[in-house]
Amino acid sequence: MEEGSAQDRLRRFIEGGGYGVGDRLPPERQLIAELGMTRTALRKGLEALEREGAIWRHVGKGTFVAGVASEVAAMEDTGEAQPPAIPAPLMDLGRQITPLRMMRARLCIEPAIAREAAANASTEAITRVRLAMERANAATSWRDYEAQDDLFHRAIAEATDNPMLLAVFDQMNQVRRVVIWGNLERESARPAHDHSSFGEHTAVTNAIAERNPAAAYEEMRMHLRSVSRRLFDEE
Amino acid sequence: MEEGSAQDRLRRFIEGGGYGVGDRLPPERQLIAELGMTRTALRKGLEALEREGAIWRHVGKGTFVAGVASEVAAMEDTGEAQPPAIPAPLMDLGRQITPLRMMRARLCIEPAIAREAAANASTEAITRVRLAMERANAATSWRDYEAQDDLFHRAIAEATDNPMLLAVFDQMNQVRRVVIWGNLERESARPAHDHSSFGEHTAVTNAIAERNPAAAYEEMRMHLRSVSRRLFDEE
DNA sequence: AAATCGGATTGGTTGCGATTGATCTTATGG
DNA sequence: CCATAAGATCAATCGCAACCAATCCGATTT
Repeated sequence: MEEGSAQDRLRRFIEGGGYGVGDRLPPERQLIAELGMTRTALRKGLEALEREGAIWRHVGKGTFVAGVASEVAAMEDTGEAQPPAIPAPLMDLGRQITPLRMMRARLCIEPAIAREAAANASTEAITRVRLAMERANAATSWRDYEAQDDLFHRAIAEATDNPMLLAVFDQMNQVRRVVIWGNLERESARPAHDHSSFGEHTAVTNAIAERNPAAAYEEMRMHLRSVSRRLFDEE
Repeated sequence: MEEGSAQDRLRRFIEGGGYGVGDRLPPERQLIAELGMTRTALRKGLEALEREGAIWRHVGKGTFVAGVASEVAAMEDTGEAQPPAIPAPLMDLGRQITPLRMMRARLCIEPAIAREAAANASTEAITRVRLAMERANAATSWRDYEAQDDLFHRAIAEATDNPMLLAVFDQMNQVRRVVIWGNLERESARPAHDHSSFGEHTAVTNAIAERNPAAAYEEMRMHLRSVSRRLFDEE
């Protein structure tokens, strides 16, 4: 029979088998038959190949031949196995930015926007903010809440009466949608958003309505920190 | 046969299928036949597209490609939320924004960025900030100073180690170049920028180098207020 | 003409079984 | 005693199908 280490035989099998980047290899239980080796030996070889970045494996999906290193990282993040191929300009940003960085950016910008809103909001703008808040609080599904929450924050950006700040907010928001939220969230298991957001939204809205910039800043910061806590630590 | 992830194939189908904003896509059960993919895979792609705001779906209605026009209609019909508008062309923004609003926006954002920079700057980043500061201080002509000052502020945005914040800064900076500066303007041969900026730049840089976020915030705010005062005479 | 009802359509959700990599247990041999 | 082989088991994923809920459309009724 053929000779060489398990790793070598595997490598020959892959390179000589016409497998290209992204292709899926036969499952382990089939490979041990084709290569005539034991499963432990096979897996030892696979582990070696995985360490050097030649392949990529995942439970329930299979074993895939990997491409460049960066590609591999991207795959691991998204759980998807494909090249980027996103046309839009901001999309690239979305792939570069980690959820944590996104959150830091929001914590950096949005409280300042809330303060500016409190300083400059017209009474109509305040009404719109309050309306958006009520819609967010009235949301039934998680998806709906997410969307309404977006609109609430945007209403605040509008209330600054400053198109530049609104544009900044929109840019950030658009990138946020593309950010790969990795493992966090999306389990859709209704965190029952315990209405801690409810109170926070009201606090922010009231601070703006009372034209209290410092309070608006602080309440928005609290709200975002609470969101951040829900996303990251806490389990 | 076609390749790529479900999301990519879907995107190609929409963009290459002559679907315009607001158009309705075929129902899922038909799409899986046309695209030859599983419903699970299809829905996975649809979810991704929805999250980045490319489409919009609703039970009993169907799946629609998103856009500004359909947004309003959808909003009126269902009262539900939809992806907010795509960032407006920067040129138009430049015409809408008054110099005063631009300045307020800078005062709103840049101190926060400076604070974030102080908290996150690597030693290399600090070096680059210091270098940019020295170049700005060494500028001889007003034009040169303006350009170097831009780079100084951008170096700070870079020092945040957050691509999102850098993108926000760039966007704002881009608009700033287009803003009509009306009367208050540059030709005024800026009398040797009295070196008040010199001290301010140094103060900001030092605060960042000392990793003192609060000081960085305050110094940057002072600097911008000083710039503002010079522009508008009086605040 | 307006209101109401029922079926058809459509996105959303759930449960089951199969596949597959990961891990544990047991047996074998040196 | 240790390493390996062999098998069982676990956990993640996927495909499939049925079912649910919102919507739409047309017929029927009033």
